[in-house]
Amino acid sequence: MNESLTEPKKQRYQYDHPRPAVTVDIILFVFQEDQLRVLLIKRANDPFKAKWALPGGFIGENEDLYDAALRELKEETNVSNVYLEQLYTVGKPDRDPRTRVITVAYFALLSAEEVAQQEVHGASDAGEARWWDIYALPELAFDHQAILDYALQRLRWKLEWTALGFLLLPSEFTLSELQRVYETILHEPLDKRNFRRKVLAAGVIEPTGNMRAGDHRPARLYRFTATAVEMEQARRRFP
Amino acid sequence: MNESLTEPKKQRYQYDHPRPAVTVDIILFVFQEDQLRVLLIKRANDPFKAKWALPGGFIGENEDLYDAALRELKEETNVSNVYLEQLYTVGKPDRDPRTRVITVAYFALLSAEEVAQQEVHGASDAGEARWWDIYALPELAFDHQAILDYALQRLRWKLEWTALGFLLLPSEFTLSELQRVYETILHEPLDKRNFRRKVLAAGVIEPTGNMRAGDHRPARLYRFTATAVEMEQARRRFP
DNA sequence: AATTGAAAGTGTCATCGTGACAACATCCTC
DNA sequence: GAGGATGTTGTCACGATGACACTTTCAATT
Repeated sequence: MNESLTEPKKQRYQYDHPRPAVTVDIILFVFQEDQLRVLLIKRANDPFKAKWALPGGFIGENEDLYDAALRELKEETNVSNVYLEQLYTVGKPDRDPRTRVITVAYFALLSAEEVAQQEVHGASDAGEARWWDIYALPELAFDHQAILDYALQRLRWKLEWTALGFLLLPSEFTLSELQRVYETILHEPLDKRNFRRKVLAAGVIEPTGNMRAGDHRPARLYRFTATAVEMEQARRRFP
Repeated sequence: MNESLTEPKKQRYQYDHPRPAVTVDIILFVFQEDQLRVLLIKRANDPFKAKWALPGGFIGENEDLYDAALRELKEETNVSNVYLEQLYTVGKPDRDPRTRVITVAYFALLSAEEVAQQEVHGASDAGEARWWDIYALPELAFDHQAILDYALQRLRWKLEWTALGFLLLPSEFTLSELQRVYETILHEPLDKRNFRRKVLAAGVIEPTGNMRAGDHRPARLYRFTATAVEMEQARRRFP
C-alpha cells in the first residue's frame, strides 16, 4: 500500500492529549444441547492471529456504549435481540500490544429460540464465529479469559439472586429443562423437589396449560410471568 | 494566548479513527458527624462552572484505571488510602458538551480515622473540595447525580451482603456506632438486639477488650477481624 | 449521698426459608 | 403388560430472622 497515495483521502484526528482507543467486547451466553456456551470469533489478524476472542470492536464517534455492543455483535456474528448488561471495564496499559485500549465488557444472554432462528456466522473483520462449551474453551486472545471468568461468575451470581435463567430458554419450557440450565451454569446438581419448590414459590413462572410430549411421561410447560420479565428489564440498565 | 507561538511546543496526537476522551470519576463516601457524606469539588471552569461535581480526570497514557482513580483523588482533593472498587462506565455521546467522554466511575470508602488525619482541600484544577451530606446534595454537574445514585445503591447493597461497614469507621468502634453507620446508609432504623446478634454471628468483629468512656455507661470497643478485612480485599478487584 | 438522664447491654418466641430425603404416576416401547 | 425413563409430589428438622421490653452502668445534678 502506498502511503502517499492514500494519505489525502484519510481523515486524521488530532488531540492535545493522548487518548486511548475504546472498545466494547461482548460475552454472549446461550444454552444449547445441554451445554452453556459462549460465542467466540477467530481472529483474522495479528495480534493473536488465529486465536479465539470475544466479539467486539471500537465504539462509534457518536454512539452509546450499549448501542455499540449491540452493533458489534450484529456486525461480527449476525446475532441480535439479546439481553445485554454492562459487566466491567478493563484498561491495563499493556493489555493490547498495539496501542492503549480500554474495553467495556458487556454480558449478554440469548434465548434458545433466538439461537435456533438466527444464523450465527463470522462477518466483517471477524474470520469465523462459533459457540464454545464454557467448560471446554480454547486458549483466548488478550485478557479475554479473565473477562469470561468474571462474566461466568456474574451469571452464576445473578442466577441465584434474580430469576435470570429464563432468558436462556425458549418461551415455553419444562421445569426439568429449567433445572438443567441451573445445574449447568452453577456446575452442581440440584435437588429436584427443592428446586421446584423454590422456583414456584418465587412466583416468576406459571403453567401455560400445554404439555410437552416425548418418549416418556409428558411434562407440564411453563412460561415466565410478565412481571418477572419486566422486573429484569427494569433492573437491567444503569442507573 | 498566541496559538502560533505555543504551537511548536505542544505535542499533538494523531489517530486514524476518532477516539473518545477517557476519564475516571470517584464517589468517595465517609461517615462523619452521624452523616454519610460524599466528596465533591466545585468546578472552576466551564462547562458547569461553579457547579459541584465528582472528583476525577483524564487517565494517563500509560496508567491503569485503578491507579488513575487513586491519582486523581490525591491530586484534586489530597485524599489517599481509600478502599476503591470499580462501579460503572458511562458513555452517552452528549454527556459532556465539549467532546466525547467515557467515564469509568469508581466507588471509594474512607475510614473515619483517615478523614480526621487527612486535610481535604481542592487542588490543581479543582477549585474547592468539601464533604456533602448524601441527603442534602447541591445540584451536580454532568450526569453525576445519576452516578451518585447508583453508587449509593451499590453501597447499600454491599452493606447488606458483605461486611463493608467497617471501612467507614475507625479501627476501634462500639456496636452503637456501627449500627448508626448502617442506619444512616440504609436510611432506616434497625432493631438494636437483632443488629447485634446478626453482626456478632457473622464473626467479622471481635472485642478489643477496651471500653469507650463517655457521659454514660461505657461501651465495649470492637475491631474487625483480620479475616473480614482480607475477605473484602480479596473480593475487591476484578477479576 | 441520692436521684435522674442517657446510652449500653441482654433473651424469647413465632415464623419462614431451606436442605435432606423416597415413593408413586404416567407415558412410551417392546 | 412389563420395563424403562422421566415427571410429580410432601415431610421434617434446623437455622436465620423479625418483633418485642427491661435491667445495668456511668456521669451529672441536686
